Formats: sequence, structure tokens, C-alpha cells
Amino acid sequence: MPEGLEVELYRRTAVGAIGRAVARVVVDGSLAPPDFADAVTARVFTSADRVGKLLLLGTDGPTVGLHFGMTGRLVLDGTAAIERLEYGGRRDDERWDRLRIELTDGGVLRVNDPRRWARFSIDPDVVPLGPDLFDVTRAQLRAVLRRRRTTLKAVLLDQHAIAGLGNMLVDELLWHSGLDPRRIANTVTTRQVVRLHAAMAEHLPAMLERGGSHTGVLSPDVRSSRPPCPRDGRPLQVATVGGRTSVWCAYHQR
DNA sequence: GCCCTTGTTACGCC
DNA sequence: AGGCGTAACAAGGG
Repeated sequence: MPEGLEVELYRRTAVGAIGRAVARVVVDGSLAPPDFADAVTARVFTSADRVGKLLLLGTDGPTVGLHFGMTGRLVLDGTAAIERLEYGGRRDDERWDRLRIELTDGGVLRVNDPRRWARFSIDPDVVPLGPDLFDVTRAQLRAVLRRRRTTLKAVLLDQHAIAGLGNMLVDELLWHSGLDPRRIANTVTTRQVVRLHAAMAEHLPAMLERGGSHTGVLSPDVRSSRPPCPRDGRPLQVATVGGRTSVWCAYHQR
């Protein structure tokens, strides 16, 4: 599913639309504001940025916001940013195109989303989002955890706290930093915050290089088949924490 | 054919 | 008041 890493790959694909003009917009009206198509038509793309899971396409007019939900894929000129998306559809079926931005040079920028959880916006408000997963400082991470009395898992999934982490990335980072997802956030020690921040700095870029949030130790097949913990051979636990299925090792994550 | 999956929001509770 | 937990949502796939 598109977490911050996948959306960063989408952003890199979207860079290919910079300098190109929009001829026509076809959009699923239930996923965008009423003025969306008019606001984008005849604009020229000027930039491709990202905050958390939100892709921001600058134009010579407004900024276009694309959010991909759980199964949204970005396709530019027939080339998908990610071919095989975890939990995404098996095919790139035309019926699942929720947004088609046809360019004057014959190219097309599409969002293909089987489950219709993508959302499209004009000049989206990024203020409520926390610091981006790649930019968050150790001090920011510490401050965010300090002021919350809910589970570590819930805080890290909260886009207002840190923008861009999803279920799989959070489990992966907690596994690397030896922290139990059920820990109450404001009981995490400074030393543990340092470990968590170091895990983000090391593993987020590494997973991005490998192709996304499914390339970690707790990969989707590990999550389903549940072998012993690759670190210490103890059984992995599975339970709902922070409202999401969580996988962790009760031996080395405390 | 039931049930799992996810990100976000709405809502009720304490 | 406001933080927290949970249900609901869509729909393909196992």
C-alpha cells in the first residue's frame, strides 16, 4: 500500500510531467472537489513535491494534491511508478482509473485505484500534517512522543504526528529499534527515541532503494506466514494495536 | 462466499 | 474540552 516510500517513488515519476501542459481532465467526481477539472485544465506542471503520503503537483496556477489511499497507483505515459503494489489490484484495469490528466503532447498522467480510496484536491492544506518521515529530527520525534498517552503504534501512524508512516513501516521500524508497539508513547526513554530515530535514518532510505515499504524484515509474506523472529528465533506476536494488525517480537521488543 | 486488508474520518465515551 | 478508541468505509483477493 502506498506509504511515504511509495509516494516518494510516485513523486519521482511525476517529475516527468514537469513542463508539460494539461489538455483535458477526467476525474471521478466523488473523489475530488467540484472545481477540480476546471482548476487543472490548461495548466502547466512546474514541480513535484511530497509531504508524507500526499503528492503535491505544482502548476502555473494552483497546486494539485493527490492522495492514494490504500491501493492507488500513479501511471505516467503508460509506465507505472510501481508495477506490483501490495494489496493493489493484480491488473491495471481501465475501469479503475479515477483520474486521467491528458497532456497536450499526447501523454497521460493517471491514478489507477481499484478500491476508490484515493482523494484529489486543489491547494491542499499541509499544515495539519506532522514533519515528513524523511525530515523528522530526533528532537521532533521526542516531542511528539512526549505529549501523547496512547500507544507508540498509534502515534507513529498518526499523520498529524509524523507524516508518511503506514502500518508496515511502523512495524518494521519498531522491530529494528527493539520497541513494543503497545508501549505508551510518553514512557519511551530518550535512549529509546535515539534508537527509533536511528532506525528511521538507516532503514527508510534503504527500503526506498529496494523499492518500498514491503522490502523490510517484516515483509508481507513474513506477516502472513509468521516464521520465528529473524533476530532471535522467538515466536512473532500478532495482535491489533492502534487499530491495525501489528507484528512484533515479544522477546526483543520491549 | 466469508473475511481479511489499509488510511482517514466521524463519532461516542470518559 | 479534548484526547483516545473504535467503527465505518470500498472492493479485490485469498
